Amino acid sequence: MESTYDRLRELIVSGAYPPGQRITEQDLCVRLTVSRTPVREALHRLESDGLVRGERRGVSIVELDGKALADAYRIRAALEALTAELAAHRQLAGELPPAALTRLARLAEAADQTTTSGDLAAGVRHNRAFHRHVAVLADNPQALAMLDRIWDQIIVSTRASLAAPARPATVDEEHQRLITAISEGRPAEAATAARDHVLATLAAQPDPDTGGAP
Amino acid sequence: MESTYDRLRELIVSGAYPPGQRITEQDLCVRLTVSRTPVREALHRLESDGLVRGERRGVSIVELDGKALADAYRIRAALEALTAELAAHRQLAGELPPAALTRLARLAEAADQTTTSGDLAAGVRHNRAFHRHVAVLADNPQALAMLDRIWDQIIVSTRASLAAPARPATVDEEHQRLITAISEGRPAEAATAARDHVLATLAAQPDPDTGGAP
DNA sequence: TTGCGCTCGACTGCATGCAATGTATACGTT
DNA sequence: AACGTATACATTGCATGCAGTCGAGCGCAA
Repeated sequence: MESTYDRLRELIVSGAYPPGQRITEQDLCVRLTVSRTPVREALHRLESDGLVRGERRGVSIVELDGKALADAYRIRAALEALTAELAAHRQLAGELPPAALTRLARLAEAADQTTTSGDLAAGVRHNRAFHRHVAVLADNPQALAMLDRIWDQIIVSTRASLAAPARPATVDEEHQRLITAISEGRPAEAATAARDHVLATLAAQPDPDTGGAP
Repeated sequence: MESTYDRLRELIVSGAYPPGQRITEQDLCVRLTVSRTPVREALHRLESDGLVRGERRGVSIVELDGKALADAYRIRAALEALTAELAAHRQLAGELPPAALTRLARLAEAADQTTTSGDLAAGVRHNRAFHRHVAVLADNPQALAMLDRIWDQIIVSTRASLAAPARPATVDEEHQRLITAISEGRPAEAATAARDHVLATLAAQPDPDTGGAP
């Protein structure tokens, strides 16, 4: 059985409620056909997750502005650099089964193919699956959980401006560089590759506004 | 008014419930003199925070084992490297008021003095305040929030083995190196100093067991 | 005595009802 | 006509009651 929290989270992440949307508990009760108690609980947990924000009246889907989005990407870069480094280190220690690496390559290929073919939603999904698998290889469950949260936040806030990446070839190139660094057990290079890749993605955001004052 | 979630969190972080302790909602109801509804909600949020863990029956305070503790420290190292780098970068851009830096130095001194004088609890508190201020200077609220969560987890799981640091002088030396790197606007050095400092703290843990199998 | 099954109890999850609070609107006053 | 105030409504937070579920302890049989 799926919890109300999971269902609501899925709704938000999948874009059923656009960022900035104001929601009341009552609305969700009829939408999910449950009582207010589990809805209340779910909303508060999602607030801890940074997906919704408590307003004076009700809650609203968080929309990260330019600065907050840049902050999130920098965190993601730091964490993915860590997971990539750990994954490469495990490879160096001979702790990674070969199947895990071939799977990584397959995920990268799937991400590249779908993106190139124009299926943006599937491209994002496969891209995330690729990055997520790196974190799985790192064998650090807490880092994986944190990255999942950050990814959800970013997905919600960038869905509206989801456009065809102007540089699919570059993205795949960066993925390959990361795969190679991990496969050949070079932690430092893996970390750098992951960090640079994420920061490049940030730089490619349509409305950076990475500056300061509003 | 303080929410039940905040009160319960404070109880756990302050060590009122030792790690591994089994708790039922009913117990907390009488302890906090509230109904089960807010208690339930608080427990689930704390589970998201990684402070409690849902058991088959009730919940228990999480106790990170050697591997999980090492994982947490590595995440902390990565995030603190990021915040230190950002803080140094802001200093380079002239965005840091001088008062912020003097405050940083004062916090480091307080941490050093209390630790050296043998007041372990106060030492931990001041030490955390010092590190937290670096994250504040970084001006990345999400990173600050993540670090707060990690710190709470680490505090709960290391309270039992809280012993006098065998190397107070080294700790202060590392703090000074970090302060200098930030004050003089050297992001790369600040990042390295922060990372090394945290990883050194990990290495100083009494029961590392950073290896693999149990 | 030991192993298995059953029944009782405890605990969690959800729905509903009530009280408190803040907001928006409408009315009266200046 | 504009502003201040009061009232009514919407909405949140909490307490309580009920049903379902899982575990523990006890009894019975081999």
